[in-house]
Amino acid sequence: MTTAKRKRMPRAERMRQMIEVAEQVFSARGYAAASMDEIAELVGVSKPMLYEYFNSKEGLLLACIRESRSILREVTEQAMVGAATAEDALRRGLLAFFVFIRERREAWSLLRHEMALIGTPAADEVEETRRQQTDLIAALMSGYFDSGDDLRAEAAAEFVVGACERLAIWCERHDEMSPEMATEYAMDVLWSGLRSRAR
Amino acid sequence: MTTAKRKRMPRAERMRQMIEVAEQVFSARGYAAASMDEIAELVGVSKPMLYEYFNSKEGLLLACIRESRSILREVTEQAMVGAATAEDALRRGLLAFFVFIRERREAWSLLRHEMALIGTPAADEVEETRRQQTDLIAALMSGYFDSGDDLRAEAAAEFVVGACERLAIWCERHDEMSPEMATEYAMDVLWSGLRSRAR
DNA sequence: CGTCCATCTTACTCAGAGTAGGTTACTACC
DNA sequence: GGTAGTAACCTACTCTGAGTAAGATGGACG
Repeated sequence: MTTAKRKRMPRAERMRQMIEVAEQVFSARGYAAASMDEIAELVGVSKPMLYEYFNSKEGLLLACIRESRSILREVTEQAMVGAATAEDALRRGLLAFFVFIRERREAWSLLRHEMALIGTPAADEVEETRRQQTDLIAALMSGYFDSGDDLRAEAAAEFVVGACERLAIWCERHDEMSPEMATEYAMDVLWSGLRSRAR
Repeated sequence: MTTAKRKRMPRAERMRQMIEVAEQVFSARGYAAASMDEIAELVGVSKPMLYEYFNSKEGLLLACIRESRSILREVTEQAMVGAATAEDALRRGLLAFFVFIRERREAWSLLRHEMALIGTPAADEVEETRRQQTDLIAALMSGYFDSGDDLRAEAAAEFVVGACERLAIWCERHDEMSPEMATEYAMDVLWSGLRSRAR
C-alpha cells in the first residue's frame, strides 16, 4: 500500500523502512495496541520478516527508541558546543530539546510513553535515554559549578531532566507554547529559583 | 495458598483483597507480564471473578492506581496544612512525597511505571495522578506567589512535579538517600536556583 | 543456464484476555 | 426443618495476536 510492491530490497534499507513504519504505528496506537501483523502489512512484507530483523516485538520497539535517542543526543550536544557560560550552555541545550520534541513528534512520543515494560529490556532502554541526557547535564555542571558534592550534582541533573520532560509534556497541551518560551520558563525556575518569585 | 480457603466472602472485602494482590503482582512483574490467571490463583478465586468485579485487566490496574493515588493525595495534603510560608509548605509536601515513595514501594511502582498504555484509559489515569499533584502545587503557588502569569505558574507546577518524580526514581538507586536528604536537595535547586551554586 | 544464498512466504502453535452458562453456599422467611 | 431467592463462584470454552518451522523465489555470478 504505502510503497509499491518493490520486493527484494537490501537488508539495511528494509530495516530502516521497518523502523520508520514501526515508529509511526507505535506512537499512533501505543505499544500494546500495535500489532506486528499491521506493521508487517504496512511495510508490505510478511510478519516473519520483522522477526528475522528484530527478533521480537520489543526488539523492534528498542530499535525505534535507539534511533530516536541518537537523534536527540546529536541535537542537544551540537547545540551546546561553543557556549561560554553555564547559563548559556543550559539554555542552548534546553532550547534544542524543546525544538526536538516539537519537530519529531513520533520520536518523542516513543521516548516519553513506552516505559511500561518494567523488568523488560525496553524499560532499561528508556531509562538509558534519560541517563544520556542526565550525563550531559552532569558533565555541564561539573565543568561550570562548584563540584563539592558529587551526589548532589547528580541529583540536580536528574532533577533538571525530569522537570524538562514534564514541562515538555505540558507543552503538548498548550499549542501557544513555543520552544523559546518553554526554554525561558525552565531557565527562570532552574536558574533563579522559586524564591525570586515569592511575595 | 496465600489465604486459607475461606470461601464466599462479601463483595467489598474480596474486592480489596483482589486490589491488594493485583498491586503486588503488577508491580513485581509489570502490567504486561502479569497474567489474570496468576492473580486469580493468588487471590484463591477463579478468573471470571476478577472480570465480574473489574471488567478487564486494565480495569483492575485502574483500581490499583486509583487506590494508590488517593493515598498519595491524602498524605501530601495532610502534610501541607498549617504551613506558614510558601517555602515551608513546599518543603513539607516534598518530604511527605519522598516518605510515601519509600514506605509504599508497590504503590509508587504502579504510579511510576504503568503509563505505557497510551490511548487507553490507564494512561489518562496516571496523568490524572500527576495533575492531582500539579494542582496542589499550583494552588500553593497562587496562594503564596506573585500571580502575574497563570500560564507560567502552571508551567512551574508541572516542572516541580516532574523534577521530583525523577528525583524519586533516582533515589531508588541510592539507598543512602533518606527522604529528608531528598527533600533538601530538591528544595535547594527549586528554591534558590542553580545560579547560587555556579562558580 | 544452473547453483547458491539472501530475501521472503504460507501455515501453523501457543499463551493469555475475555465470556457463556451453569453450580453452590449463605440468608430469610415460613 | 425446609425451601425460595440470590450473591458469590466455577468449568470450559472462544479468539486475538506473538512467535516459529519449513519451504518457496528471485537474482547475481560463474
